[in-house]
Amino acid sequence: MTRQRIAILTCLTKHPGHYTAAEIFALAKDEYPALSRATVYNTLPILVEEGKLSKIVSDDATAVYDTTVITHAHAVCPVCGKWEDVFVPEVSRVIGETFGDDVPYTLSIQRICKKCKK
Amino acid sequence: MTRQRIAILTCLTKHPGHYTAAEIFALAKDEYPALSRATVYNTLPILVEEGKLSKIVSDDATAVYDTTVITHAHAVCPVCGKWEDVFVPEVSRVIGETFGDDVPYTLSIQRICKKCKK
DNA sequence: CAAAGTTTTAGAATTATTCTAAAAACAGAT
DNA sequence: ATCTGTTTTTAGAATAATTCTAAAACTTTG
Repeated sequence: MTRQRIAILTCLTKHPGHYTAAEIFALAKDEYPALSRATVYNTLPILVEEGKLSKIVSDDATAVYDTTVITHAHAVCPVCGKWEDVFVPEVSRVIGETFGDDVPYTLSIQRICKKCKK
Repeated sequence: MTRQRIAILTCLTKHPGHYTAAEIFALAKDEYPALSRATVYNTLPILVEEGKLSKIVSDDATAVYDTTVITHAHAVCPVCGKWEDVFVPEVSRVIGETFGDDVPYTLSIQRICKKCKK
């Protein structure tokens, strides 16, 4: 465990949510200003491997990291791009029954968020 | 309708499947050798808009175009990256009931393909 | 605290995609 | 078929996200 990795984990614990690598770099720099971009890119896949983050990919093909690691679905706003976690046991159940339990899947629905609806 | 667009559509009709922009460029060049890369990148979103292709995004964040346009799920092989179409009415039904009919969604499961299983 | 291994770093390199502005092709009216 | 205005294509430059590189800085172990 290095200072850099601790900085990345700390800032994500402080601000749970959905972030691109660039956003995590910006957040973590507040914790550890000398941090290099390459370290963020090196570290993120390691944290995913360790089960401390999950990686999701948006419809416009940018990678986003999610501090919620248990399997769940997402609602993505087609207007502002905001991600929201969505938990629908019924969907998990059907996917489990159809493909086998513990088969990893990603599900995202497109839904305009509250803010953009106004 | 230009010769270039016809070339792109023709090669995709001849070889239905799942392709990156680079792969479509290579295929379409056989139909129309003077084709430019930029034309492929211009044309693909238009074909998606027209409902002639659908766009999906892999877990490693590369865009892939699918000649099957009706809403369906995908099985992606984590070993070789191959895409397969998967139709599971039960899943569509639950998603429809939960989020409303006609809400667009993308669902992909990770499953090792037949070839890689051996 | 010294050796061995791992991680970090800045910057260069790579890759996929978008942008640019000029040339070519197209469609509709003559 | 020809003119005219609009759309599309093109090559190459520009951009953005990510990966690579090899040296320096850490960590860990003995």
